[in-house]
Amino acid sequence: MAEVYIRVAEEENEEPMEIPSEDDGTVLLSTVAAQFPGACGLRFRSPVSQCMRGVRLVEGILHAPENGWGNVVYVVNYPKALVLADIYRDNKRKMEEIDASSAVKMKRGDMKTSDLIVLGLPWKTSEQDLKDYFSTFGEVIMVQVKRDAKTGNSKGFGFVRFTEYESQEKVISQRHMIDGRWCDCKLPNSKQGPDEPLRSRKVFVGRCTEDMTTDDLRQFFMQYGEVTDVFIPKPFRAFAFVTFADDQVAQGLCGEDLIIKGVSVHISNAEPKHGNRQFDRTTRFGNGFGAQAFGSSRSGLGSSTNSSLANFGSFSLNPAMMAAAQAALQSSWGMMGMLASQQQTSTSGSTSSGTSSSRDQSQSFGTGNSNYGTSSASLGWGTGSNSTTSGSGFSSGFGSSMESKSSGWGM
DNA sequence: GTTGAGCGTT
Repeated sequence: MAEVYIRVAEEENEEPMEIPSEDDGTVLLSTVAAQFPGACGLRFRSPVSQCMRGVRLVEGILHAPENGWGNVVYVVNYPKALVLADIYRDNKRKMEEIDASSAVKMKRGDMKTSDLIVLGLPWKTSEQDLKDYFSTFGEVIMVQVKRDAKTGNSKGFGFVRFTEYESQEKVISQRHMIDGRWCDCKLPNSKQGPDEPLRSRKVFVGRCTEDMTTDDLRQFFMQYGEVTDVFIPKPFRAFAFVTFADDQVAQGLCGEDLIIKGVSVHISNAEPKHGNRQFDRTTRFGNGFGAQAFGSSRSGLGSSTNSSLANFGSFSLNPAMMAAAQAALQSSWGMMGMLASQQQTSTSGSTSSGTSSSRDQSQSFGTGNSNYGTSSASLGWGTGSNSTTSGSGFSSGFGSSMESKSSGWGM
């Protein structure tokens, strides 16, 4: 099949972006997510029924509708938690106006940019290369490649800083193919203040099998919320770490047994890394609410989504609703129910793909993507219709902080 | 086989 593109937009009436399909005519969720970070599926308006329809998603692979992809514009689905975060962010100002002196402090990480560390650079990558690459995300005000003082050889990492916070967020939220290697951009340790009793955005994934790649995990967990990092120790040790953009997503999964590639893995809290033990974890519960967990309202984070932005663009909250939103936000998942009533559902899923995380010192062509078998008849994992984590309610919900996208805590 | 790399000479 020749090069085929499908048209995808964040909202129905927005200008679509063309996204490439695979040779077999499918489209990878990861390809969509590369352009729309956090995406967990696609939907489209059926020309026949005029209803929105979900695109079938199995193991991270989006399958064309019966008559092919056609010319329709596909709309991106986002996990509910992300939508919530967006509402939260978009209305922050309004909320502050309405409730300037509320005890409920909207402590968001500050919106100032900071240097980002770029890990995994090819030895040959120069400052100019970095600047050229990152300029596609926004105005770059600084780049550095760290080198050995004597030899002048690159140490394989560097720094970049953007003018716009939005650029920074986008860059942190995805991986980067730079000169043939996958690189990660993160807030450097030096910027991750020990302040903020943040709930962890990272979970420990136990009972992993050796055939689970970082991409498998990324694509599987993507259905619950934006995944910002996946780490699999090498050599194989039967566990992994998955970090989400939103701590509530991470906390909501703790205690769950999820099926990945037919294997039951166990999700639990990630312990602070040695040397990163900023402060005792127990302090997190010393806030009066205890770890009790508010109602495990389960609005099935699992199966996912809605048209988020589309719906909310014209959906301005009045003061009463804002108050309700604040209350709901405070109790973690409480608001999910509210949102659920406004949204349509679609499919969700999980999946696989090549590329492995770590950096083998031989810097040959570590190019990531090898193809992966779209063949497997996968009724197995992830979902489709069997609402994923089915039986599992989300417990979680610690009372205090409304913080949601944490600034640091570098576990 | 259930707790992880790499982090900034000036």
